[in-house]
Amino acid sequence: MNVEKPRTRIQQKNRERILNAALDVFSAEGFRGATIDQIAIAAELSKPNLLYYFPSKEAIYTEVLSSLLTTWLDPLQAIDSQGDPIEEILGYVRRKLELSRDFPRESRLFANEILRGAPRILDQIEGPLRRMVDDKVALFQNWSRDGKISPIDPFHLIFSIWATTQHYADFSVQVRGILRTNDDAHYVDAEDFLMTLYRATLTPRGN
Amino acid sequence: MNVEKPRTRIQQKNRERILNAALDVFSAEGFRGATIDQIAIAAELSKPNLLYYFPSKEAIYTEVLSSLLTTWLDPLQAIDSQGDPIEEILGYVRRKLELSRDFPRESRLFANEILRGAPRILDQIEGPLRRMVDDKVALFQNWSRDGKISPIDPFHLIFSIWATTQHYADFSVQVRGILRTNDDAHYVDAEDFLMTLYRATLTPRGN
DNA sequence: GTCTATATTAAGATAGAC
DNA sequence: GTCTATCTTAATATAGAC
Repeated sequence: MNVEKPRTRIQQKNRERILNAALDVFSAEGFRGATIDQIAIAAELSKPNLLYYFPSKEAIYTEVLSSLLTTWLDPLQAIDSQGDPIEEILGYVRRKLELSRDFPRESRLFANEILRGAPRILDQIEGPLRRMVDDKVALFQNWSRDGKISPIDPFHLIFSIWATTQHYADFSVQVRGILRTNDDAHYVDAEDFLMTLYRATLTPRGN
Repeated sequence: MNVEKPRTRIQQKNRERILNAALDVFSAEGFRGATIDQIAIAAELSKPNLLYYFPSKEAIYTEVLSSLLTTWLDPLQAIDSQGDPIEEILGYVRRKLELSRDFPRESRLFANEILRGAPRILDQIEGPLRRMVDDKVALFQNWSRDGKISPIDPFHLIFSIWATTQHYADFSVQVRGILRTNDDAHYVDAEDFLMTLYRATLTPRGN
């Protein structure tokens, strides 16, 4: 898999322009809201020229979406069963928050797809994603059993990490509206808060 | 405000049917994805008949959206400055989670609107919502200062509560796919988890 | 108030010249 | 590979009879 067909330099460049433009438009408007016209304008190509590279709007969308999925799952995979439990989980939170800050378009595209019922990626969710979550859940349960982290529900821990980190990208308009900000400075406070939140929860009490 | 125009019983009934059908369709498809046809079918009315009650698709959407906003903000307002700080905040989390379970369509409609940049409710966010958040932030800061809750960032605390609770409605497909469930039984575990999470974080240490 | 029929526009996609 | 022109469909909205 992932075998790239040989392409001329101009083909490569145009495909990249299109996919980048498509990410802009799809993440801002959703699949139905986006138009080929908008994408073509953003990619600085004519509409028929764009359709020379991709057979349909759907094809562009699927390509953007699938190219995004691996990046999206990588951080979870990176949790190391040999590392310090609390630092591993906090590191995961930190990486997810960085993704939220540096790739907000990807986050919103993904959010939009899930919100619509995940018609194109339900297989990925019930396949690879679920397997990886199950794997980490088992790890967290071992850590709990050994008293390395407190005994919390590992599924809901993961859901809460996804929710709290992606919130800053997906609900960006609301966050910025309330904080009266246009830049990314608040991500520093967000990180501090989330580190405190999860450290307080994961650190075993008593003993 | 909220002055209802006098209407016949049949008008009342049909308006309600339309608004309920519209909530179904808009929350599942988004504004652009939804069609008047779908709404008309769901409301069991003909398309022209539906347009006899509302002048346009946009008008239906705005009505649904604005009727939702008050309900959405009420729980925050309900936090009582005279109550026990930790129990007040945990109660807020619980009420938000109940909203997520009992009104997932409303949550998804709201999420969709924010995701699109909140074109129709930015005023509400930067007006009433921001004022109420500022108010509760001040309250949380007082509670922190008096040692009633630990010294965390109150803005990010509120964001995290919104994120973790609404996640179960907005990302429902993903949550259910991973938990292999079709019902709402997991909300019990979610509540347990969130109570533990926020109690651990809010309870002042040391002293 | 409700219907059938239809006008109008927007958007996805294709034909065919260059 | 890129363009202009155009086909086709779907969707919003309206006209006008009943």
